[in-house]
Amino acid sequence: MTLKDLSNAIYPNVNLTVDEILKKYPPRNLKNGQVVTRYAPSPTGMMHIGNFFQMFISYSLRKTNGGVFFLRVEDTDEQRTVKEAAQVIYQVLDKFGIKPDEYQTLDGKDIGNYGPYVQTQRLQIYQAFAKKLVAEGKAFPCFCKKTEGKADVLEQRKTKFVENDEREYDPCRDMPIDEAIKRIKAGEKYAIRLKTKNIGTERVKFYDLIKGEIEAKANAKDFVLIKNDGVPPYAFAHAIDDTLMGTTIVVRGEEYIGSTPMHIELFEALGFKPTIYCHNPLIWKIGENGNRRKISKRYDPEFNMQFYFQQGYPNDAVFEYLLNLISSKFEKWRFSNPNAHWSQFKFDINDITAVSPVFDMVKLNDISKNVFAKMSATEVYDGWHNWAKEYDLALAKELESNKEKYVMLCNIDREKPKPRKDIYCYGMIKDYFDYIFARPTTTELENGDEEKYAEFVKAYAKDFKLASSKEEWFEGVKKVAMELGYAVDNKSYKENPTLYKGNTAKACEFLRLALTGRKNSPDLYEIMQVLGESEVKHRLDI
RNA sequence: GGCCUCCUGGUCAAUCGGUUAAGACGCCGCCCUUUCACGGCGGAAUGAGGGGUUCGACUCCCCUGGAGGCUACCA
Repeated sequence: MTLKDLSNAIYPNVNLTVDEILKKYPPRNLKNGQVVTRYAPSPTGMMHIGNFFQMFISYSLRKTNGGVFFLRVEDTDEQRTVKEAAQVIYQVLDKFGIKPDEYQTLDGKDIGNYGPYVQTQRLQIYQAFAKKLVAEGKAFPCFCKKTEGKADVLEQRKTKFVENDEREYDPCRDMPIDEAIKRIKAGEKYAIRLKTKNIGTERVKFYDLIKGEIEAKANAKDFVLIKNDGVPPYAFAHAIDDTLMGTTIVVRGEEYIGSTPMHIELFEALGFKPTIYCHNPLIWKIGENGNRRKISKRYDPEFNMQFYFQQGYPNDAVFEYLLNLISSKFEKWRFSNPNAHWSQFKFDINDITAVSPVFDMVKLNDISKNVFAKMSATEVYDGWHNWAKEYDLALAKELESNKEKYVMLCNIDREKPKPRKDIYCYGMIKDYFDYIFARPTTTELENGDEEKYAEFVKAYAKDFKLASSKEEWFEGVKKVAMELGYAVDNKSYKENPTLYKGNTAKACEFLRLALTGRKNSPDLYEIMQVLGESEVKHRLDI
């Protein structure tokens, strides 16, 4: 019995040979400097900010000079894979306008020549490579019981290295070929493990685009290539897929740095050229106790990308914020190109920060305010309306039936050289302008001002007419104020405040309180225009 | 236990051996504005600690500390 016999006994239904496979995946035709990147999510039912961050790095790298960005679904973990979860990923990408060059459609059609782009549809390929490795004596079948959960591993670790034994050889690696074949034929389940060629003293070097050169202990473990259900874990699928699919830069989370030596030995065993890695940092949060912690599903709504849709953040704001985290050069670029679209920013791999950033909502909001400030009134209206159609149907209807009014509302302090910066997501607009939708029931009137307030509102209501210009409106406020004994001239008011009931600012405050219930609102004249004469009269109790 | 990564203001961060250690957000103050804002100007606030190397260290080296990751038939 030979290794060839053993190899034949394994996965007898796999007829594809490695040579045939390699023919099907010819090297890509790339021009100088073009890169192939990919986004390879596990369909767990959600796309979170960390995934998205990584996807965006990958996507941006491709963008610089052509090349290919593809999507590969890594559904090899039965436990974690959620049915229909790929939909969520597609949906998020679609909403953000990210289009992979190659992917598999939801109804199973592969777009691109290097598919299938879903890993569970590639099992024959993985198994064919496994057979080859077994034939070459670089891998072997393992009949051991599966290690269950992490508890076992932790237990092992206590004793594992006491003798300074750096190797972790699997007992099955030296099983006689005859016995292995017999057990396979008998129907025993088996995994395939790599037969590491290392003894634990070797070192490896690899280059990471973000961290630079990294040197580490080489792998000396007979790790699993194919699980006993015939499905490969991450490492084997990664080595094969990213080679066959011609990925030139593998962007993945920095949690993979530690297992890269394993991947390197695997590439070598398979006879593949090693790839270039780009291990991106993770995103953090400041916890309630002031400590850093990983951003989490449970405590941080902004973890899930759906959050940004639900709140109604413009896509551009999210992208600009992420760009801000990815590259420190972006902000500088934004400053010198205030009106350019973010996609014109030249993304350089060398600028990617190596440090895990802390997510800062306040900064996101600031960036988003700037995005809104550049929009026209109709753009804001349309975005708001589209958002409402999905998340607030009643509001959507209201916006439709009074379009002119709401475009006017969206235009307050907008479409001018220095627009107001207040709105940062569509979801906040309704609350922000709640007094537009209904007469306020409470006011922020200060204690002690009640009489003056009532007096002013009454006087203002007396000859009220909706002004047709801001100047006219302001003159109107001043006139009423003056007649009641308010200061017309701010200087004299400041010199002798006790001589007056207040200044024009105070008068405006009263008017604002009457109409909006607040001491703080956008331009009152414009708000009155939006409310319209009859509604203003109503609020002045005319 | 072993291996690896990271460490400049509250946050994002520039510097790639020589600077009064940029800039942005946030915070505070002032100015502009006789509405709310926008805006303008200014301020407080940073090299984890300790050793080296060097004329000179945030930058290079070592140690300590802190944070995180990997060490699964998870990714």
